[in-house]
Amino acid sequence: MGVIRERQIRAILYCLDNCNIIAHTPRSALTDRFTSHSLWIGSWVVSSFAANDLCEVTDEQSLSRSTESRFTAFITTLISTLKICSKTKDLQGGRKVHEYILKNGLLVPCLDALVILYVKCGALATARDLLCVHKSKSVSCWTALITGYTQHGHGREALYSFELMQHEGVSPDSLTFTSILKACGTVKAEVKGKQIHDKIVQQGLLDGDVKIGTAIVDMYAKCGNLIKAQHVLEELPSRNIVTWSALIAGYAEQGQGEKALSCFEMMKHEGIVPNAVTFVSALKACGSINAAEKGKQIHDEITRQGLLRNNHVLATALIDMYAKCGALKRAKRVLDELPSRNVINWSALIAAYAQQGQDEQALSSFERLQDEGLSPTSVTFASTLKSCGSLKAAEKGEKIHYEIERRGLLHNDHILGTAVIDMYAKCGVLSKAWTVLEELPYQCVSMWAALIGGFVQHDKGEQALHCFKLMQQKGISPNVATFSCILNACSHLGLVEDCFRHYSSMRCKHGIDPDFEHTTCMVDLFGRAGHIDRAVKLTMEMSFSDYPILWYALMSACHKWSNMNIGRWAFRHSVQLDAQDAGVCNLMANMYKANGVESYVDIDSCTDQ
DNA sequence: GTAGGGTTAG
Repeated sequence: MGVIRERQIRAILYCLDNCNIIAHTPRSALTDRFTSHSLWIGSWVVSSFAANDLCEVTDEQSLSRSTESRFTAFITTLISTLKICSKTKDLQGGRKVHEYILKNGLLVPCLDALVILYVKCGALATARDLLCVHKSKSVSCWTALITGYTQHGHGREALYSFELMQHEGVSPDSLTFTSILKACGTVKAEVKGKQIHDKIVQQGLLDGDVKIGTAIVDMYAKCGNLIKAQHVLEELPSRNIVTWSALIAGYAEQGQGEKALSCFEMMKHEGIVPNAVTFVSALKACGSINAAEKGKQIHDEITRQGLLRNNHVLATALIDMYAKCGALKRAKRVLDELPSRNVINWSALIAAYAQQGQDEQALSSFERLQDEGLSPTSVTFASTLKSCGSLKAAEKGEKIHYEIERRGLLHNDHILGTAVIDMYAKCGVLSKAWTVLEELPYQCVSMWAALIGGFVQHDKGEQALHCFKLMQQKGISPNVATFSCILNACSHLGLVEDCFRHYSSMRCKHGIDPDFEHTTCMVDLFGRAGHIDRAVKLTMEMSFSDYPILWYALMSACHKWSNMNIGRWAFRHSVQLDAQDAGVCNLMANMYKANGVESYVDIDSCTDQ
């Protein structure tokens, strides 16, 4: 600690007695009077010393034994002050204490507490600079930094800090590994995760540490490698409900509902009783595979355990499960019966109404949540706008748009921006849709897709094509959705060659494989234009032969152009897919009739040919 | 300083 001036020591001791009173008072007693008590302590310490620095100090003395021990106690108090600042996320107060620490050369003993303070307050760059400049060897501080980066959604920074830490000669321990695995999961860095997994195994850290094993399972699950995740889980020396939940959540997230539910059963078979977290993932699995009955069973289990009383996450998962299974009345009932509702519960229901075309219900729910004193979020707005678009309720949509603007929500939210543009576009207020797009500080391909789609929907194909050009001039590459719109636009305008040019450019220029919808659009246009041979060629090339609509498009063309041979051929393919399809049979019958063919070939004889 | 969970646009 070195030699400290006696006057300063005396001041420190004076502070110490006072600070201790505050620092050791139970938090509950502090909250009312000192909402910002850490700041108060910080500024008090600083001002006391500022006053003291004005005093002229003439003599310097070595510290006596008792003074030294009291000094140590003071450092402890400073650290306590920093801890209070950390807990209350009082960055301003913490900075003042930091200033004081620097001014008095007390950094070394306080370094760890300072780093933690900056991590907790989200000032991660400052924390990292402190660690680097002072070449900290504290593995716990480095781990705290890595955790901080991960929690704030900066997985890459977490990985970088992990490298920096090792560069400083600090070896990671179990806690660091657990933390960095989480970072790998968030950025899907499976290769890095695998390296860490190997190191953990080499160091024998898996034995007796369920948390680190769970973190490995979760890492693979979040990276989408469920086979590996399940394999690791099966080989772990010990596992618990959290390990299983990580795996089930992974399967549910990937839309592998069956697998998720079979793991859910395997877990129960091991004698582990599911908890709220497991139920959330199991419900998500049910929603993804339309398993309403299984979902209902889980719902009953949840009710038996009384878990819905105080768990909004679980309630949302339940509402969403019923919604995804199309059981909107049940979803609504779950929401209505909750002891308390939050905005996410409501948003899940509104999203379901909007997606399933129950737009009036979506709008009335939007009103109801506000009547309950809740405030819509970007997610709520996005779904509500979708319903406004479907109802062509431009006035209502505009009101919501203004509210979004008022709250400044459009600046960094692509999804919400797209929803606003799409609402105006669907309502036919295309100039407004375009203005919104132009005024946004960033533009993305889905916003353009919404605008272009609007032009197509309102029979303004020329303008759609113009937008398509403009978008690419701005350096934005079209995607699958954009091409659907553009091909449709060309189709409506009867621009056969343009349409085929765009269709061909998908693969060769943009690396996008045309899907069945694009191909159907092209086949339909070729067919209507009388290019039956090109339509057939495309149908054969694209191996979409199991899509009835494609054959229907081809048959319609044959009907129009009285091409009985190809028509019969298409009909055979079509009935092989669905022998009961009345539309196809009628079309074929009409074709025969129109061409004066007396003997209508029935389905059975067709399939036999 | 350490492990698992919710709603959105095109």
